Amino acid sequence: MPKLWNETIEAHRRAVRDAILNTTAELAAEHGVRSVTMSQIAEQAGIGRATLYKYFPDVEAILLAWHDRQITDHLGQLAEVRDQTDEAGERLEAVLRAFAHISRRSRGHHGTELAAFLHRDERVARAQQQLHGMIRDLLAEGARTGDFRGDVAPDELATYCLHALTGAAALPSDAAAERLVTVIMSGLRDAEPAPTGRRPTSRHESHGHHSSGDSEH
Amino acid sequence: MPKLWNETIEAHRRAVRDAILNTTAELAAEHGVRSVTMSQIAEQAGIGRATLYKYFPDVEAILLAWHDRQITDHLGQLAEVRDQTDEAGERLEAVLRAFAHISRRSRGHHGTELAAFLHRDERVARAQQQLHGMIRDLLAEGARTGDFRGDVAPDELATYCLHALTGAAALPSDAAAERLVTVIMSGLRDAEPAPTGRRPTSRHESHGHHSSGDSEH
DNA sequence: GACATCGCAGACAGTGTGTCTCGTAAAATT
DNA sequence: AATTTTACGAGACACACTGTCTGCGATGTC
Repeated sequence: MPKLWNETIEAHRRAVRDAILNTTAELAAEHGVRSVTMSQIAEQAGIGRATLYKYFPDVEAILLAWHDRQITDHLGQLAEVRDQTDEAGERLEAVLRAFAHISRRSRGHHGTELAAFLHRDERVARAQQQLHGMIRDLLAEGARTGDFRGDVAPDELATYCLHALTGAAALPSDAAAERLVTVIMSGLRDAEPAPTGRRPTSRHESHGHHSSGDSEH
Repeated sequence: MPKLWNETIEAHRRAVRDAILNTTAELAAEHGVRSVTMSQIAEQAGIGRATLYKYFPDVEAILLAWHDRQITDHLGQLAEVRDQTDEAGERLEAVLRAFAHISRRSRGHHGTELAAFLHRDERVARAQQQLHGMIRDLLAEGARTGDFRGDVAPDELATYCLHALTGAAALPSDAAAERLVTVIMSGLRDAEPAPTGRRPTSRHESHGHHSSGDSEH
């Protein structure tokens, strides 16, 4: 409920905007994304329908804006966690752990699921790529120092991490999320027991880094 | 376009039903799940709008039916792959690899994403649990023989596998998908280099199996 | 050939959409 | 304190989609 006439005008608009986003997310989580209507949102948020159209052109835009807000918040939290240590391995593990718990907390609010639903939008794709980039850079640094495997490109490993971490939403406890991070980290380390070896003998067809554009289809 | 009056009547109904599912999936992938309407589907499928209502009550039901068909097909393929070997480790790897390629092929059709969007429906949840069960059983057997880690419950490891594998849809090539399976398998094996050890000394707080319901929040 | 089904087209009320106007109340400006 | 700017809510409007029903023709089954 946006209190009528907040102190300053800009603060008021921001409060209304946030209220719209929150109520929309609630309605989407409750009755399904497809059934959310502008009329519902306006009524539930306690504002006029015409007023709602002065904030957002349609439901899709509101869902996008909600997602943007989520991603921005999460990125900030993760960056903060990352900058609390220096070593690449520790940094990555801390970030993965934080993301696992974020995934867990935002379950039920259709956190990642809504993102998947909106995935055809390029803005959402770019938002996810920011996360991807953060993880990838940590992985690349860890690969140079030998902490992580070098037979798979950091790009692909980052994809692996992010998708595997979304599974945290389905886990029953925080302790299970911790175990998930452990398992994921196991996949990231060198398969060969060569703690100091820079380039372990790859066991398969792969050699060096693969970034993209090999045998397709 | 379902040819008017197929040979037998039941075959015709099935053909029409499939055509409806296909065109709905196309429309959803093209213009977004929210914008798909019964009118569009009927027109695109080349059938009357009233006729469409004799097959499905609303768009949601069509999307659910489409998802059911996908899951059924995939489960069949995976079971077939699984039954071509005997040893647990090989079985799991074969299944994971097959699922990775399925994920890759069904990208762009909003394969997994649509499933996530529909996730609040219990039928979808149960469908995913069938997959989950198949993986979990293979993991449990592999854990008994010492092929896989025993410090994390097969249930949680199965969650890890399934979510990590959905990342295959974002990978650029089949070869990358193969590498992804390799990485995932690394996470599944024992962390300690104890190839014959049945119960390796777990390095953390965990001991034995965790299935669910430990320290929450 | 008689009957049951299926399909399409059209009509119908109900509801959400997107846009507009108008009157009002609060904020910012002077 | 008076004035202007800004935002709000209510109502009206044409348009589109929905869900249901009717009538008529075509096809498969008995």
